[in-house]
Amino acid sequence: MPDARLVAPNFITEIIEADLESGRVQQIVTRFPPEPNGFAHLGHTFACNLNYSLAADYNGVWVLRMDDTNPETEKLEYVNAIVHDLEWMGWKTQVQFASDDFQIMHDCAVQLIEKGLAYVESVSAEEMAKLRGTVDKSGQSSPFRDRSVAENLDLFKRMRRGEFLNGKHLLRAKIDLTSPNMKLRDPALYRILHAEHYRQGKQWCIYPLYDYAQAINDAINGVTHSLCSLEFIDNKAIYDWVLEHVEHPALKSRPYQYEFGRRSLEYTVVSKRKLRKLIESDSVAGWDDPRMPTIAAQRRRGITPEAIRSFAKGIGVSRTNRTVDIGALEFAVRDDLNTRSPRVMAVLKPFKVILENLEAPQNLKLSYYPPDVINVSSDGLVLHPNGTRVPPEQATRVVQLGKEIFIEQDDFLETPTAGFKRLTIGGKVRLRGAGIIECHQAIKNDAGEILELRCTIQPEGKAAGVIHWVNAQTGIPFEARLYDRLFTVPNPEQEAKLEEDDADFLMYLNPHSLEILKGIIEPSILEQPSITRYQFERNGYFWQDPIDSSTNALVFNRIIGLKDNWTTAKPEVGKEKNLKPQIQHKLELSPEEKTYLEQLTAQNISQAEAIVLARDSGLRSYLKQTKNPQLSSWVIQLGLRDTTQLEPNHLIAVVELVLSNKLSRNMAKDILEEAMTTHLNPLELIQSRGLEQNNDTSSLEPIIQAVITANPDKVTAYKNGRTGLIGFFVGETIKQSGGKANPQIVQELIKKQLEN
RNA sequence: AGGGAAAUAGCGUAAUUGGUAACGCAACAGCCUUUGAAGCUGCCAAAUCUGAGUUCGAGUCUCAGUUUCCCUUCCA
Repeated sequence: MPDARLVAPNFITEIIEADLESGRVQQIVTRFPPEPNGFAHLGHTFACNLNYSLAADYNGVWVLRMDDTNPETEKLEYVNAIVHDLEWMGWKTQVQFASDDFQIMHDCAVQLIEKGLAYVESVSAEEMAKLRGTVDKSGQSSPFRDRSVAENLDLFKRMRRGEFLNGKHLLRAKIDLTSPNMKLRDPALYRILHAEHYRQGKQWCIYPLYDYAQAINDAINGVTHSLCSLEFIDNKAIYDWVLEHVEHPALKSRPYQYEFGRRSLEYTVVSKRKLRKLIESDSVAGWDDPRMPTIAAQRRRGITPEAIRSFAKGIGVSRTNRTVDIGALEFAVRDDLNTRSPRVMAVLKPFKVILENLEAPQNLKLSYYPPDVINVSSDGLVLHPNGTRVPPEQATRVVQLGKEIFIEQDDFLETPTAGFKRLTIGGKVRLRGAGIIECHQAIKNDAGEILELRCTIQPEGKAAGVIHWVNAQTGIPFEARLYDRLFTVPNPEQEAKLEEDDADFLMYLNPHSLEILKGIIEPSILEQPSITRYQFERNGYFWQDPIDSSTNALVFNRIIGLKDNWTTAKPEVGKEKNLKPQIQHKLELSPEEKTYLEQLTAQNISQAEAIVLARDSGLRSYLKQTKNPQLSSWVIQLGLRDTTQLEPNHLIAVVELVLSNKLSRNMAKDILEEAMTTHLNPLELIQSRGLEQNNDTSSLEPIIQAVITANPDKVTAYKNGRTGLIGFFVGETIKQSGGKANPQIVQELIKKQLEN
């Protein structure tokens, strides 16, 4: 494994490592199976990144497979877009197509029919839904469930030949109509659909459904670990069923499905339906509108694949659906851009300033990067707009200062507020890279609006702050598109659900998600590649819109603003945890169980244990045979139901050793568990291994002493009140004693030691 | 007569598998600063969903409960 892993350890890497170690697989194969019926978005990058990175981390193979089993919605256009987007993300591979394996899937279906495991259903869809039952009512079979194999074979052949209309028949797996898992109530395998497939043309008029296709395709692709989101967890049963009952030389692996929690992002929606609605309602300009969560949109906005990958990596993976703070994305984007974006000056809301004492224009040589960026560079070099890495002194451009300049409207206040660090009348401020200016007059029109500021400039001096500027003569006008969050609330979908009637998520659209400004920018940018991502100092990160911008009509997208600790409104007070009163409900026991419960508690057995015993006759009878109710916790924890697992005498004897301080409790548990699997005499095990507990203070003390002297920092921490560390000391001592030390004695000794 | 999954600082993820509750983001403070950015330093915050049990010791094991999410497409 490479030194820097792409995926932090998680529950999936744990499984993979176990499988690799046990030899279940030699090399892992993961896969990402998008359906080509829409554009890839941030949600996809999370899943794809996981699969890709896992394969990379474990030297495995990553497969990209188009899950194109539904000809009605899928298009070549989407295939191309998805592949293009994923390649842009840095995930490149030979693309596989589910539809290329239709023949294999068909043959396997025939096999299932032959085995009597699939049948042709012929009731209507509505009827079938009725027969399926509900979550708490079991399903019923239709009259067609018991058709003969021959008849099923014939019907399926005719389905394939195109003899029937859409929906007339359906191939179903014969599993279990009464299963509490709805997915297992004879799921559909194949449907009739007279539609042209974008890839297979009119070759097929029957198409496999998701559950069936997914399992077979994964096996064909040699997938070992098939990852999907949580909502498919019930489908796993079909997945396994299919793979257990189908045999075909093309099936290269026995894949297993594992589920991870989805990650949604605050202030966005990703469902295809909702994204389409945004476009149809003209809330955004299209799939690649930079406010959209699609990869195409993020790319157009100027966000880099590195930033998206770092974001995907940063949010990790777990078994819970989670909503991620938008700040996490924003951090990843800024963090990425900070070191790669040359700084230039652009004014978004121009405000005229006359430098009265400036005789002639001056050409200033300004650095593209501030010292901090240079300092954090690993190679001491910085990225020049021309794409090469150069020494910092070479990363400069020339900026002209003239008599007439523009500054940012917000950088001047006639009546300054407290803490204002910019230009005021009579105040001084530094013009970035040019000197100190002092304002002595504001020229107003009749309406009292300020037209321009009259200032004087001096090379050095004290100033309230630093502001950016652009020379009026040489500056170039441009259009600035300032993008902001698309919604006003973090969870527009959830909010919409809370509303009555047909209220929908569109009512939470942020009316200011796009602001268009006419700005002015220093001309140096014209000499550099148009794809350069810049930081406009004090304004944020920008780049030219790849579609709408041209040399004659510059359009810059704001990729993301700078973090602003000055103007941002203080965040709303922390959401309070709603602590609801917890009501303990009476648990339901049969009258018989209740009687047992009473008997057991009468024998001084705790409520929690008594419940277990009352409901488990095996445990109960075993405990009875030990003739000692005090052994209840041993019987329960070891799951002793049968004397063949462990002779009651052995249990009694071992516990006796524990009670007489001759064996530690943990050791006893380990030995008993071992005895249960090996059927060896636990007493002999203890004897032969010399596991008697060490209660001898004098032999324990040196070990304790060693542990204490080896960890002086922890000793002081303990003495400073971190008493939780007692566990560390006890654990270490026991470990070093080979597990034989009496923990109680050890703990007492350590406490005594540490408190002196 | 339902089945399944989950719950750890404001957010996200960890915790040597029963032995120090940690990291990143956010927030806050200080330093630094020719970007109110960045950088550096510090700080706050969890009775690990609740209650009980076992244990010298529980985020981790057992039991009971609570809350949230998923499943009744011939979509995926």
